[in-house]
Amino acid sequence: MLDDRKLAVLRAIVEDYVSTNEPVGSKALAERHSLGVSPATIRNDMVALEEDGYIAQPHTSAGRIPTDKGYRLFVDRLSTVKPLSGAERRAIETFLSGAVDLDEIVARTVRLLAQLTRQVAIVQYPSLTRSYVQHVELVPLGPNRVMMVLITNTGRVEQRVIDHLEGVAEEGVDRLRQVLNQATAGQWLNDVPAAVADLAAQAPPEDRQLTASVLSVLLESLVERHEEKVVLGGTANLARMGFTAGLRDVLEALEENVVLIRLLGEAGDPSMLTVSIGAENPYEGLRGTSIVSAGYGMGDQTLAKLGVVGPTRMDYPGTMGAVRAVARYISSILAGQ
Amino acid sequence: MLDDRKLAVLRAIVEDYVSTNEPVGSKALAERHSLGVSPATIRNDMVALEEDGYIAQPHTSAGRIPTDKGYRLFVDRLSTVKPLSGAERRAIETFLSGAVDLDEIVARTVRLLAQLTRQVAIVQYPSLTRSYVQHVELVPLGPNRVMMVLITNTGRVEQRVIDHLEGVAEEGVDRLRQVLNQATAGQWLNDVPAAVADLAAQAPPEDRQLTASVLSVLLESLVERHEEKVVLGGTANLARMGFTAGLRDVLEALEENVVLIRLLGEAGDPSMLTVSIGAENPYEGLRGTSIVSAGYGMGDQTLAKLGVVGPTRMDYPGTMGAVRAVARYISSILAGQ
DNA sequence: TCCTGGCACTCCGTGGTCTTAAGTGCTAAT
DNA sequence: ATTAGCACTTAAGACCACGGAGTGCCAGGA
Repeated sequence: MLDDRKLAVLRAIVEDYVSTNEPVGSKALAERHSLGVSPATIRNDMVALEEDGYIAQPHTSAGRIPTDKGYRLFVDRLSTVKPLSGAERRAIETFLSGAVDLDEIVARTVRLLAQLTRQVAIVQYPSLTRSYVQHVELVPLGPNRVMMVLITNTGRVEQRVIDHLEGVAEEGVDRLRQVLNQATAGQWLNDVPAAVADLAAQAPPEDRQLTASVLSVLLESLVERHEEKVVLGGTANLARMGFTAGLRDVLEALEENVVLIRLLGEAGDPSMLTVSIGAENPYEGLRGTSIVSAGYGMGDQTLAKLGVVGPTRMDYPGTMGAVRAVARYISSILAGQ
Repeated sequence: MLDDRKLAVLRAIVEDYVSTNEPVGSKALAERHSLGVSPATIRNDMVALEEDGYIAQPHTSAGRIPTDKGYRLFVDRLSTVKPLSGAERRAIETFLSGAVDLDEIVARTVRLLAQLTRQVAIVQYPSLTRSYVQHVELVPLGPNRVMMVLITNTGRVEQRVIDHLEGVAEEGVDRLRQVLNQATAGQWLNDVPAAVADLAAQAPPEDRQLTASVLSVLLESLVERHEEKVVLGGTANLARMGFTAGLRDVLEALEENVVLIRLLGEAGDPSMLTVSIGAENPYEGLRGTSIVSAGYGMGDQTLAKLGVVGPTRMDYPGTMGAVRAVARYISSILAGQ
């Protein structure tokens, strides 16, 4: 049904349409690509492709443009991820070297991705649930306030203030800190609740109130922050890519962290690329956009995802190459430090 | 030169243009506002206003629109800040109550401002330099790594990892922690460098390397983070307000933190409003925008600024009211907790 | 059986002309 | 100092004609 030449035609249509942003006709196609056949033949193939829903024409007597289904086929079978150029590789290194903490790594990554792909970049913070406790610190802030700082092996820090305590004793805090670290250090965050379950009961009476308060805040910070943090960059690029209509909706969707996280999708293997095209993604406002995302992490463990969102009419091979390269590089940095 | 009626005409022009987004002509003006004179008279006043540069016409035979200078006069002399409605006040309270830490306060504030003004909101994190040290914590992360956490009275937390140390001893860290807190607790961040100047020299030989490393990182974190953190929200609103052209430039400018901070301007008294109109602000891409900003802080001390950016053609009284109200409310929250 | 050249048809975009509506500036009268 | 009246300007919309790009289809050729 779809012989090789039809596929070649589809590929050519996608490539031309992506670069010119105009419906592509049979004649132009025959000229620009060496398909070895006449425009008339191409036209015949086109009607076949159109019947199968891979391409469409905006109106009679216009050229064809790929449909979501067409892009899907292109991505799955007709294209290969384009490796980055040397200059681009160097750009990644210079851009990301010298980042001191996790915040800065994430911030730079988002800029880098946006610049590399000239699209909107999204980077998710490494997930809490996939990491383990490095250290829990308690800091007395005053007679009835204590600050809890949770540090994970991925370098992430969560802080909370516990308020309305009565009579916080320096020694009580010291005791609790020790007990807490003994119980949780090295534990996966998932396992922390179980690990601290009976600490409150075991605590000496004078520490009981403090212990209970701190534990409840600790547990809360584990659950609540499951709504994870995401950073966005390169929105200015939206304006470039003929996004005049519906831009409002896109911007709106991009402001919702929940949406962004769902867009990045379920975590797969690190550096495995996911592409979601047009209406495949679940949000109204993003009907005209595609998302290319990849996981990153430490070693073979996926901690979070990153990606870009651009128009369905995007340079998939190039974008996929950039996303994959950045994900890999970040993973190597995280593993290294 | 500018009698009362001419001012009234200017005010009417600004108000009409802001609400309709179309050049306003003499006839419409005479109908919609009860100025008590005929269109012809208004026309005469208009040429006077135009000669003085307060209004302009896009082309012959079009209505007039205010110039930057016209808006400036309007803001300075012809308008009063509009207090919020009861519903809006309630919205502020419900929106901001229940924020647990500084991050959340800032995040919610930015959303609130964007929603209230239907424009782009900017909120700056409370400045480091205006606060004092609450506590410095050191956490050994491994044989040659230590994490430093700096906590300020405004609830802000800065963390840094110090790497490539050799042979970190638990007791050394304990000693340094104690010394450090003794020297810095309660100090203004500005004064910290002086306060720790000779700690390294005084340290026992075995702690010297550690002390020096930690101090250098501490000082660095004070200086470097002077490029302060800013949060942005409501960019989707850009699309609504006829910003089709130049939107690219605006988005680009808004992505640069440095730009945002400079836009917010120098800190004045808390809750003092600053308005920067059109070409008054220093950035090319923001020629068509105005910025309304105010300081906020604890008591009468300004810790940071917040504001909104919208088209020069904006509802100044309403926007100013919202910005002022939010700034005050945040200040009261910060002072209270 | 598959490819190709030719041809009639469709539709969009462009540019021209015309008309209308809104608004101005000027002048003369109040 | 204000107003009414009038001639003038301009943008925006409607309409039309036309050229170009592209299509679908058919008949002839490898």
